[in-house]
Amino acid sequence: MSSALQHIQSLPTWLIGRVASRGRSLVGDAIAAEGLKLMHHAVLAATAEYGPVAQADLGRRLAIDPKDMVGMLNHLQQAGLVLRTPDPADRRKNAVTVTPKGTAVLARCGRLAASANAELLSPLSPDEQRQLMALLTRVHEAPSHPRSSARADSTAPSTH
Amino acid sequence: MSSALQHIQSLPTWLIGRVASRGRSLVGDAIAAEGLKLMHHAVLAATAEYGPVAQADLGRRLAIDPKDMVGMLNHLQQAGLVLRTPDPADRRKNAVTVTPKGTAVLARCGRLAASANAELLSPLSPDEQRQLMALLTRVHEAPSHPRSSARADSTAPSTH
DNA sequence: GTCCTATCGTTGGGATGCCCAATGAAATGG
DNA sequence: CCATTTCATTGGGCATCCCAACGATAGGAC
Repeated sequence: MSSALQHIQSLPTWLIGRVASRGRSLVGDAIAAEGLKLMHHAVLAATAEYGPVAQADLGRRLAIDPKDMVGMLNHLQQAGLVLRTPDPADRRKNAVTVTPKGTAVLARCGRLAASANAELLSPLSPDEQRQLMALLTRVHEAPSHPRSSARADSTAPSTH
Repeated sequence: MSSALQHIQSLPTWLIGRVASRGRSLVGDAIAAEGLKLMHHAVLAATAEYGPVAQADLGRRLAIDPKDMVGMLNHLQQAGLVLRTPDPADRRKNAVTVTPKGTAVLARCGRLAASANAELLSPLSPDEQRQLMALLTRVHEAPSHPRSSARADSTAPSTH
């Protein structure tokens, strides 16, 4: 086993980073036809999904810095895709909603993004694509891993 | 099946991007104890692996911009971890090599990075980790599948 | 009611990663 | 000899991410 992972490019983080970079490139190029950047599309999609939502909520869900969220929403609002309405229940918040135009753009972008994602995973069979997504989901949804790397690894065999 | 991938956060590119981000964070924090950033470590490791190598070669292998490579090698050289020697066979090139100090730092960083990578994949069993790496490798190593196998690319060995 | 603390949107600065372009020096091929 | 290319370097621009503040507002403690 000592030889297989000698290369820095074979380590998990590096490999995942390369695949992620290619995915960003594919999706970004695809939705560029609609005039949106990657993160703008993500914000637009999340806004459409989570109804009227505060900027801070959007930022937490998408792991976007509040500073950058301001600029993105400015851009999206100027393009007429989203609306910022003061929240009567909490006047600190902006209730962000999607305009009809935003919904239309999002529909087209969604198809383009789906196609780009399909191209990214095209080397795999549909079954393998599901396997990959399932494994990544489990890696992603294991947040805490409380105490560090010392012991938690394989001492509890039967769990799965 | 149509509803499962409604969320932007469930799309492959987004999921891979989040996992990649967490991996970068884990590895970066780990090797920060040795005073190296992620990319610095990658450059150092690639230099150690590929013997004396030109900067442009390093950049191509690691997908690093030549502009940034200059700064990284400046930093690594100033820290005494690598050496830039003019290549007698091609005086445009700098033959980058690792110093003994660089080798020592790389050994420690390699262990730290391996531990961080193990923590990233810790939600998966060893077998599942291998499956994930195999799937990602196939996605990564499938270059241009876009236009169906046009043979036009192989017609250009005329460069030399 | 008055404090204290926390959150919200916003603005600022700084570090980094990635893209496009240009330079002078040097190698390569005709 | 000449045209093309590569190399290291420098420059600018844009986007992502981190840290820090600010005024305004909300919520709880008292």
